[in-house]
Amino acid sequence: MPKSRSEIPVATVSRLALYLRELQQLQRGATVHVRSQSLAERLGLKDSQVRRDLSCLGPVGQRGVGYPIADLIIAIERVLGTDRAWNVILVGAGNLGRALSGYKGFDQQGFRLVAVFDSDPNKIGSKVEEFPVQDLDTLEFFVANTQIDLAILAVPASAARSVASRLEAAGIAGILNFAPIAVQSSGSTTVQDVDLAIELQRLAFSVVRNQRPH
Amino acid sequence: MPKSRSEIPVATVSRLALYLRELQQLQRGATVHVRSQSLAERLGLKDSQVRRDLSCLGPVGQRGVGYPIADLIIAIERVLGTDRAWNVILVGAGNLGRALSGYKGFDQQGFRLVAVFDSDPNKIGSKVEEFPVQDLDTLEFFVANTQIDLAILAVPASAARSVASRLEAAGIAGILNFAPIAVQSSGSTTVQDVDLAIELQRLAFSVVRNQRPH
DNA sequence: TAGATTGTTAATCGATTAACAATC
DNA sequence: TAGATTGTTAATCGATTAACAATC
Repeated sequence: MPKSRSEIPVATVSRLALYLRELQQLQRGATVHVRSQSLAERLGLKDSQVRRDLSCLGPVGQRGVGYPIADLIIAIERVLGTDRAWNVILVGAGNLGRALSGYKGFDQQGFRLVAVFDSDPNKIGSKVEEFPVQDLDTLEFFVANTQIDLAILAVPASAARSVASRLEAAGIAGILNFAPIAVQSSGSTTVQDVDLAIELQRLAFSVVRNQRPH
Repeated sequence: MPKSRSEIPVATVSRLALYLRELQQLQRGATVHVRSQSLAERLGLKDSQVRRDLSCLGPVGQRGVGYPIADLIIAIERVLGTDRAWNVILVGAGNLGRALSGYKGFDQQGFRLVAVFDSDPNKIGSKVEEFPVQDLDTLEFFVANTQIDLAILAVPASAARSVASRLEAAGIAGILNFAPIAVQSSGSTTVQDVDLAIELQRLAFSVVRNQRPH
C-alpha cells in the first residue's frame, strides 16, 4: 500500500530524488527493469534500503524481475510533486544567481524559470538568460499577477531575511535559500537552505577524519 | 571530555558548521557569551540538541553563563578542520564553476582557490577571478607540484566520473561534486555531493506535503 | 547564597539492516 | 516448476529529546 506523503521519512525523500536521477539515466539506455541491488550499487547504498524506500510508493516492483523503470519514474515524480511544472523566480542576479538561472538540471526536472529580480539599479534591465532583470520593488505586483510556486534566493546574507519575508507575504510556497544565513519560515512558506560553504566544511571534516582515523 | 573526530555523529557535524556561522555573526556584535537556548532559537533547533552537539567539543561552556563565543569558534574550527587554510582547485569553468570561484563564503571559511581547469580550448587561457584557466591535461602535473587539498568539480555529468578518478589518482583528498551524477569514491578520496536539482525537488516535496496534509 | 545554565542521563523516537516468506 | 527478486518483518543501530543533577 502506498504511504501518504506525510508518512514518508525525510531521509527517504532525499534518496527518492537520487533514485529518480539514476532511473532517468537508465531510461536513456535499453533496459526496462532495474533490480534493487543494481540501484544500490550505483548509489553506494544497501539493497534492502532501496527496497524499503521504494515500498513507500506502493507495490511497484515485480518479484523475480525487478522494478519497471518507466513506472518507477512516474511513481517517484508523483510523490515528489515533480509530475507537474513548477514556476520559479530568481531573486538576486549576482554571480551565483546568474549561474543558477542557467542551470540545466532545474529545467530538466520541470522547474521553469519565469522571472528574475534584483535591487541593484545597474542590474535592472540587463538580461539573465532571456529574462530582463526586474526591480525588486515590483516583486509583490508581479507575484500577485502570475502563478509563481517557488523562489530561488541568491541575495547577500544581509538582504536575505527581508526578501524572504516579502516572498512569504506575497504568498510564495517555497524558498530555496542560497544566502549563508538562517531564514525562519514563519508561516506556510517552506524554506530549504543550501549553504555552499557548509558543504565544503563537511567535506573538510570527512577528510581530516579519514586522515587521522583515531 | 572531547570526543575524537570519528565518534562525532555526522548529523552533529552538519550542525556544528551551522553554529559556527551563527557564532561568527555574533562575534561581530558585542556579546561575549551565547546560551544554548539562544543558538537554538536562531536555528530552529531544541536547546538540548545544541548542548548535546557542543558537548562533543569537550566542556567548553560555563554553567550559569553560557558558551564563550570566541572559544567556541576555535573549538568548532579545530574539529571541522577549518582552523587551517585549505588549498582548493576548481575543475570546470562553466557558469556554475565561475560563480563558485567568486563565492565569498569559501574564502571567509579558509578555503583558498589556487587554480582553475577546463578542457574547452575556448576557455583555456581566459581568466576566472585572477586565475588563468589551465588545460585539464596539465592537471596531474600541477597537482604533483603544488600542495592541493580539495577540488570543486563543476563539469558536466558526462565528464564527472573520469575527471573524478583523475583527481583521485592525483592524490586529491576531497572532492565537492556539483555534477548531477553519483561519483564513487573508490580509494582514500572523500566525495561530497551537492545536487542543486535535488535540493529543489526536496523543496517541492515539502511544499506539496504542506499543501495537502493528509 | 540564589539564580541560571551547562553537561549528561535515560527514555523516546526514527532510520537502517539482515533475513526470509511471498510471489512473479 | 525452479530461480530470482520483491515486500515486509523484527532486530539493531543511531539520533533526538526531556529532565535534572552538577556547578559556575
